[in-house]
Amino acid sequence: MVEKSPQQRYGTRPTMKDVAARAGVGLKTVSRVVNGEPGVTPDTERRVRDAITALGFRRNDSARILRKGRTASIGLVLEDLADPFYAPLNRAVEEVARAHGALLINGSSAEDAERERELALAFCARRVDGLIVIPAGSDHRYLEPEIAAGVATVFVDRPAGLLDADVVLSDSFGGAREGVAHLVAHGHRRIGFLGDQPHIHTATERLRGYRAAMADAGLPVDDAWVSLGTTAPERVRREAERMLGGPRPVTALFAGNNRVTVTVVRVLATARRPVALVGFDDFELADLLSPGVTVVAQDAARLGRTAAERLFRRLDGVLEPPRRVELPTRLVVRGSGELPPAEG
Amino acid sequence: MVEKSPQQRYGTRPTMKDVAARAGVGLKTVSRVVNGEPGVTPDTERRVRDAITALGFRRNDSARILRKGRTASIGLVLEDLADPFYAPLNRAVEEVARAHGALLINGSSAEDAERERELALAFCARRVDGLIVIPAGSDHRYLEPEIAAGVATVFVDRPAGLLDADVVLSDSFGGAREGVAHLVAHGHRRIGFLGDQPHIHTATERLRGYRAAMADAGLPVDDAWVSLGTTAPERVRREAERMLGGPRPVTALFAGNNRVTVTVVRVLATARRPVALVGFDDFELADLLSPGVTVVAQDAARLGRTAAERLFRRLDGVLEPPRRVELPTRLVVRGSGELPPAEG
DNA sequence: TAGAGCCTGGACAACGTTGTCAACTCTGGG
DNA sequence: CCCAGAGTTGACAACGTTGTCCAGGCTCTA
Repeated sequence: MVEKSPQQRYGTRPTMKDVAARAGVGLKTVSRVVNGEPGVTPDTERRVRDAITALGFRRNDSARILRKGRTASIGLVLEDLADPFYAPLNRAVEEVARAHGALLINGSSAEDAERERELALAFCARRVDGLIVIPAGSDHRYLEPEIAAGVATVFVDRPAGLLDADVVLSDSFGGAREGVAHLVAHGHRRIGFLGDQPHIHTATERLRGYRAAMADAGLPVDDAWVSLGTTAPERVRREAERMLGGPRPVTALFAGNNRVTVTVVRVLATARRPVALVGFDDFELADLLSPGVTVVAQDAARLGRTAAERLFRRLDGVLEPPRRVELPTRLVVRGSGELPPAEG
Repeated sequence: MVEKSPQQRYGTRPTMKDVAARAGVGLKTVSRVVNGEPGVTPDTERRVRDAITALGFRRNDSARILRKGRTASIGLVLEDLADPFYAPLNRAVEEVARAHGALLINGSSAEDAERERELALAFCARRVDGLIVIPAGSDHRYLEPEIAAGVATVFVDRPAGLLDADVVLSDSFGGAREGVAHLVAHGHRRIGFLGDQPHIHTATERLRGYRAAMADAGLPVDDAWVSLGTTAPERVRREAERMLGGPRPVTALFAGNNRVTVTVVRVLATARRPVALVGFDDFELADLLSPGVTVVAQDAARLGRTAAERLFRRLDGVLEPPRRVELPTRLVVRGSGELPPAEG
């Protein structure tokens, strides 16, 4: 079906001009057919369509975008495309975008502020209509010119730094507080907290929730029971083993996110005595482990959907001050949080 | 830092022309500064940079792409952004693209041929330099004009339909054969096969591997032991329960992919007697279940990396006939496949 | 001091599309 | 038979960038 005339070099695409020439019509008529605009006789349309098929023409969206100004695409900067927590968020954003006829461009910041910036600005150079960002950095003023220029921007999972913008997050503080309270309710007094790096908003919020729950119960918190840092398995393992050893070992652990929880589960699988565990974030198969892992679940897909919907409402021209939306978490009780503290 | 002159309406971006006017230089000089081209005195450069900052200018990549022809971006069509099997593949492709200075655009086909087509063609309209596709449909001739026009195209995980193109896959046949042989070696004679839909290449390949292993051992295969269809939990559960019941129940199951395996694990968790299981695809925490789930592991990240590298080699101008790369699988023994057949 | 050669800067066209607007054809009524 | 009006069609400019090419000013040498 696709002809290759000698003069049409490999790698050179036919344009509307070529189609017009072949169909014996004007350039604008081709444009009309391609865009389904009215005012073309069926006969002409057929001739144009034949030429399009014969030449293998496809409209060049770059030119179209340049002319029209809108790209019908949005950008999503997240931490890691492969993280099972962000994957559903990503997919949810994609679905909302699709429903609005927009394409999604995304990228992983790898928890690196500079890389987040590069990605976000690259998306802006592509003239995305809107931007959804899961912040890695703590200063987002670099986006000010973009926002001023009309790029709708919504932050998810963590608030923007030094910038007043829409944000959608989970109730990290409340969720952690509830999770830790659950451990307290089952008799635990020495509870460890293993969280993500301290510059990450959710990490400190969850730590705050932990401290609040301990304070609520009138329990002291030993510095040795708290550890923030990377979620690298080696570090988490080392810290967990430290908290579980020594003269005053913890009898329960609260894990600050899904990555940490998984590593802690592995550590506990080889522990001498049962240790209670509650983790932030739900994960697949948590119910099939023995005991099932009690978690503070947040709905990642809903986070993504909410953020994307907010973005498109902005794109539809809704003008209102930036809003902070906080979604509730849900304690899912499965057994690991109900273990009583071993005598120590 | 960003000035808003009255005539600069909200939503209107400054262009190089504006920057040039403000800096009191020519248009091309701005272009030179923005692109780091030589031939600009330090003083002029500084004036231009000041103007850029003051106006909040950002180059419009659509115009740039239109002019240059290359977009420095590639498209990835996969089945589901949120599928834990494809997520690492996605990430691996992203990393390779990043290393080559390219942006990644991706989308979920949701296992729908029409949607796959829409996405792939939308990417082509955006003039991606290359395309990586995990096929959902079985006829990819619609890509012929694009390939002829120079869009490098590599298929992953499943071969293209009716099109001669590069493809990178796992050894589904060999992997399944090895997995089923493992069950046979542990004394199983009645082994069930639960796989994905029959129009999916990997599903039938794995079934073929199952039949080969059974034939190798001289074992008959009862039609009732084989079930292909959607990976929806309800269907898998129903079929698994059917195979486990009746007068001649299976004593072991081979699960055709990660989604199926997970559902089967849930079914077996409530089974009256132990049933052996081997699954295709590794998954997180498989080792922590009891018993640990023996799997035929494939390296999704390596699939993605290999495909992306092949793509960029094509983009670098390597001309050679399309190649089929088959990556080996690895049997990971964890216990669930070693259960002996219960007396029945 | 004049000429050659280099360095810097800018005018202009082109990329492929769409919006504007004017011109053309055809129909039907007066 | 002519004209109004509706329905088609196409010429042209513009979107913002980059490649080409030329002009002007400078330095260096003879």
